[in-house]
Amino acid sequence: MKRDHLLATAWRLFYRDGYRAVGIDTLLAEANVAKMTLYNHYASKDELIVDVIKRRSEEVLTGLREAAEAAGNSPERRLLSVFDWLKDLFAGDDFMGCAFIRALSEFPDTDHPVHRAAWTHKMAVRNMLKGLATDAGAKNPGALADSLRLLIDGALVAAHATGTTKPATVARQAAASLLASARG
Amino acid sequence: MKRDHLLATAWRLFYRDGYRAVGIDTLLAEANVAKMTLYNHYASKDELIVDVIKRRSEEVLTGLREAAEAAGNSPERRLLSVFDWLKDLFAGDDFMGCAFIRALSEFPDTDHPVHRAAWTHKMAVRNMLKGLATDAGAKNPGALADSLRLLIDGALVAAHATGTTKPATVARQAAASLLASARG
DNA sequence: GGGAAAATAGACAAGTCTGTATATTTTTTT
DNA sequence: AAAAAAATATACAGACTTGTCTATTTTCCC
Repeated sequence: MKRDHLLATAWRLFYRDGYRAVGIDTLLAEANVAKMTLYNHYASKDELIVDVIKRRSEEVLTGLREAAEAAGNSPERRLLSVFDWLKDLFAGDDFMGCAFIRALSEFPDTDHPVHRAAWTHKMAVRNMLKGLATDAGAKNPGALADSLRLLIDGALVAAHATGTTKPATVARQAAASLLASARG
Repeated sequence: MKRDHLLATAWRLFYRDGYRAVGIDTLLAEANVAKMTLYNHYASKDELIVDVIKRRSEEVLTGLREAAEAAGNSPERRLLSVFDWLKDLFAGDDFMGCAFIRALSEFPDTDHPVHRAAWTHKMAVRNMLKGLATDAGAKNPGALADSLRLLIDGALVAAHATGTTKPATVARQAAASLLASARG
């Protein structure tokens, strides 16, 4: 109960200001939670961050699945629905970039648990893309998925810095072009 | 003199451990420079970071220009030389991701001077790409440049997390495919 | 060599950071 | 209603943070 509330507040502050920038005292005050409650659930701040990232990953993957669902039966449209989902994400006025890329950046050591958790999410997205690419008839679904992930991550960075949704449109068109080429 | 040495050390530590993670005391001790020397040149740590980023931007742009130069006269090969340069960057054993993307992430507020400086660099790269895309006969060079930048930034993120050069190869092939489509 | 500029050492302020310890109160479960 | 579990308040440790101040020394240029 308290834990969920703490996680929700942690997500909000970490995403707005940065994982390192937000101290636990600030976080606990904002969440109205005692310090020992935090350290009863997590051994360290890093563990809390990892949990925040895992939960956000679930949200994102669910959102992507729903977007594909809503796109209907056309495999091509299902694949491109990822970029429509991105556009909606970018349009949110609280959008501050990709929480996972920011985690990779704030914890640049690739052995760090936070870095690994963030990359685990990116791998999960790639696997989903590979499935969609397979359904869409790509000759080499893995290769297409890899390419599409580059477009997505690039768009996330550009949308953060510019505050516009345009990178989603750019990425969508590039993705459509790559898909056409990948089907021969 | 001292300033250049300070900047070199700052770059090394910031890039290895993160802009926020490295305190100025650590930095000054490593560079063997007195604190007042730092604050005589810069009003704040943020200003130092901005200068580090500007200098790194010069290095990168010069490197990209040289790579295009070395690629010869074929406009297509000149455009794709960007991805060969990327592959060499990824192959370096001190590669820790993109210093600019990491700056955008560590300073997520888009109004922050460090964030702006990092994005200024990304815009400069885009302009260079647009020139190369024009030479390569793209119908809409600006649009192709936008797409290529997504591939590049995505590759930078993936190469950081995986520690491999593969994202450069993936991006290069996708770029070649997009270029072919963009020439009709 | 003399004068200006740059760099130095070292203490200091005032705040922040994560994590621990203790003792008490609230909530839940049986 | 009693026992168990969860959450609380508060203080504390010890280290780290950026930036300022003063006085001294070194370096550079003419």
